[in-house]
Amino acid sequence: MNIAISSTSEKPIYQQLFEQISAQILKGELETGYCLPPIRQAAQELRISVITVKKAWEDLERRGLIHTITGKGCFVADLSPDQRLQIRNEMILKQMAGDASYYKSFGLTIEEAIELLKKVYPNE
Amino acid sequence: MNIAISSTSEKPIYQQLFEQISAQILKGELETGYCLPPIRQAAQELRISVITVKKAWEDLERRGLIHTITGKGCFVADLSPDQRLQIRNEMILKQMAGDASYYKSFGLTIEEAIELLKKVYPNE
Amino acid sequence: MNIAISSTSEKPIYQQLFEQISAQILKGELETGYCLPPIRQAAQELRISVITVKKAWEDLERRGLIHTITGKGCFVADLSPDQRLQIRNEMILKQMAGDASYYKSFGLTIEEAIELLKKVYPNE
Amino acid sequence: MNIAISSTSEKPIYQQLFEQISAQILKGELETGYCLPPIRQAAQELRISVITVKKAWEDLERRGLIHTITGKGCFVADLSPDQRLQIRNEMILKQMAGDASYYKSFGLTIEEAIELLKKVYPNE
DNA sequence: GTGGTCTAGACCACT
DNA sequence: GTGGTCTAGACCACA
Repeated sequence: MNIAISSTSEKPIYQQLFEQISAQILKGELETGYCLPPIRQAAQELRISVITVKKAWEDLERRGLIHTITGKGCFVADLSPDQRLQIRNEMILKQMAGDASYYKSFGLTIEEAIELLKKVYPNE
Repeated sequence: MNIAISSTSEKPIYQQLFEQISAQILKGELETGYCLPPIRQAAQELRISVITVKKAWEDLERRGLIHTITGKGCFVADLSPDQRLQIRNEMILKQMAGDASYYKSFGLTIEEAIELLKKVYPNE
Repeated sequence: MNIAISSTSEKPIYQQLFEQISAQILKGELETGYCLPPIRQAAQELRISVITVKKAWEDLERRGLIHTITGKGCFVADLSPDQRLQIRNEMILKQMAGDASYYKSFGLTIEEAIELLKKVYPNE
Repeated sequence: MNIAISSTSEKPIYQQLFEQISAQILKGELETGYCLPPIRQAAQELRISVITVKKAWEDLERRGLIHTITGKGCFVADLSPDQRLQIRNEMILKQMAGDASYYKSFGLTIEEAIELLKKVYPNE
């Protein structure tokens, strides 16, 4: 687990968790069958509440990225690279559609939006 | 006033108001000196609480987009096209920085991000 | 009448009027017996409401700086230079006491306060 | 919390709160990371409305003096003594500029103003 | 338990 | 009739 939680961020902690783990799974960094740490351990390591971890894990399961086996733990789901790519694009596009319409509402052309996006895009 | 409030949106109502009116001012649709509707009237038209409208108006004033004269009303601030453009870009960049880091966390390169953005960008 | 009204100031207009005319009387710029313009005329010249002017005139009379003769107009009161100085100091000290306790509450020593006051004091 | 609210003061309650807590933070009386009382508790202790407290807290956060973590509480921000001094001077100077121009409008020279300020400045 | 949002409604200052 | 302040009280998201 390589997670960075920011308590000052405006994003809820459970969502930060969800997004970071989703990203790691969809990028293939966490392999199929990999066992996530038990929620109590994760909570302790990240110094957050068990409830918060649980909520993130539930969201991951709902999205089909992990599956829980009661009494055993939570495992990364068996997804082909194609499936991973598809889910990733679904998640990104859903977010991006909202972002784009926001930019548009301020009168930005697609060219202006690209221009600004290049400015702020994080480097490798 | 040409405002669309969505009560199902995840965004708070006052923020929707703020964003839509900001956009209209920064696009020049609302001219310098234009008098916004009184908060009570706006509240009635939009069927929301006076306080919610007031909160949006306060944010607009704090951002320098309008100025309030007690007993008279709220007026669109005197901004040059350059100033409007600058404020617009500040607001957009702040939002876009968060968006971009989200895309990046899923492994998107800037090129991929631009590609997808073109796909979802609302037409003229 | 040499008055500058700012509608963007946070100070109420009637108070701006009161302060500026008080200052002119107490500095001796408006001499004893000088006849203030009728409220309707003043309101028209300054482009403010008659009620607002009336309120300022009332405050001036209450403070003993002018006296109204019904049907004739408002006249600068008969004050000796000493009296003017005394009233000025009363007004200034009352204001300054509040200001000073504010500075003090932020931990400023008198020396620091003087230092900063020199920085911001308007030039001749 | 060591706060004194005056309901007879001309200053709004939320502003009194803001000023007193700002002062305490900037003087270093409230240390970095100190957890302010929950708004509901503060409201009860001070016998004012929750909303009034919240408004003061929001202003503090906007000024960078505290940061709010939803579900946890509001904490004094991490500021170096230098930063505290700078913010203090910014706040004081902003206030003092208005005060000074008031004194000036009554014909006080900077020397006279300093003289009077010494007279009224609260003792240690 | 925390803060975040929204509501209805009152009273006051200013114009 | 304008905005400014304050009130009591509700419901929700988050931890």
